[in-house]
Amino acid sequence: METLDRRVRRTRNQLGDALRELITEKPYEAITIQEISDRADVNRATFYLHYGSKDELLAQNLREIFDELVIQIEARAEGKPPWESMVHAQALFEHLDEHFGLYQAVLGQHGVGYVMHQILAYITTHEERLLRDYLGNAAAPVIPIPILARHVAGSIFALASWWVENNRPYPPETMAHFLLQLCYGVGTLVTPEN
Amino acid sequence: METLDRRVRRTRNQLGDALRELITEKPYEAITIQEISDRADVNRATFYLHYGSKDELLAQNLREIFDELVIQIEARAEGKPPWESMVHAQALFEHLDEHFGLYQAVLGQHGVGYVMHQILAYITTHEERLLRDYLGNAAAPVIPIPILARHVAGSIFALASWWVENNRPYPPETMAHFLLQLCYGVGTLVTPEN
DNA sequence: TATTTTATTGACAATGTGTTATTTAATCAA
DNA sequence: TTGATTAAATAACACATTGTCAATAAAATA
Repeated sequence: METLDRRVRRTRNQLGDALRELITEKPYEAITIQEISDRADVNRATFYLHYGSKDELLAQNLREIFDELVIQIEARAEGKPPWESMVHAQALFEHLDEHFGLYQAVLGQHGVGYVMHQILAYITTHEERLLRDYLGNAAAPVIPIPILARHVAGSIFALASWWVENNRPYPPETMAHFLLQLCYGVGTLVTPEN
Repeated sequence: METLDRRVRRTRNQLGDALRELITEKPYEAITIQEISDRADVNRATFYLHYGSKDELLAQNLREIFDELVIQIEARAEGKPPWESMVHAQALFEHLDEHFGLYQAVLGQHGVGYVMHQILAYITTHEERLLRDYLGNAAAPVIPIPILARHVAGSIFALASWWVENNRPYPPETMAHFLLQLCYGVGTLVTPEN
């Protein structure tokens, strides 16, 4: 699977680099395949040899850096319940920090709708799995798990985009602290005292 | 300001109707000005007599229905603190219900990035104002107000889009109940016991 | 009814898309 | 290192969409 022609790797890397560069300079919507190809120093027809569209190129790039994050998280979290593990959240904000320009582009003012949607959906699925794992077969919560998961995902998404958009006003550790405080900190959220 | 030529009102209404129709049939990105004009039974050049772009037409339509919501909320809420007022949240979900197709289009799988961003930003501002009003000059909260506001806004946004995307699985009252439970229900959120 | 405003029509250049056939160049395996 | 294979460059193509414009027809208002 990794036995690709050196030229292919080169071209794809150049195209990815070009997109990641351009996306920090102008809204994603305004970027043309011609521009990406020019910046990558590759013929436009060559682009179509590798990707069917701009979206496909972006999707692959996002998938790659997303995989990095998942590995980071899995490496750090050791089966702790989510409300005890600071590391999930911290890894997230360090990840955002590392790919700052890219996330600013896809989550910010000229954000990419389907990417926002996908990210929110992904976090929701992730949180739902965590919640099911750790709530397990305890008494059914007052609030349905899918809604609980979506609530947490919404908060994560919102704080993440806020942080990126406002030029990282707090360090990742602090943001992680806020996030856990808000979503799990009070402890009663999962089984409300009402 | 409301003294517009009858033809102008007619044309703009037709264009708005056409867009709202089309947006339920295909992704917003895929809709052309030609299509909107055809559906509105108006010449394409006429479109440009009223709007500079597709986005401008959408923006105006959203602003109009958004104003409806604000009026609804203000009419119902009587200075109650946000965590006591069920009506804010309920008005929101009834509003989503009323303009279901439109919100499905702008918040869903093929959502419109800048609209999502704007909505989240708007809710954040709204929540921040509410929080400042009602927390007032009490002791400074552990979590900065902008972050608190963004957290609540994120939850509202996430539950709203989830509800629309999943074809309104609960009635508006129930969703409002969940939302208030999650964001204000436990009461300790504003001044965590930690 | 006369005047003003709006809408229609058909055309235009400009830009971007997606594809193709041909030529040139790089890579890989023997 | 050579020869076969694969990829990239090039130039051209039809097509769609955009934004604009001038001339004409139609409608509304005073």
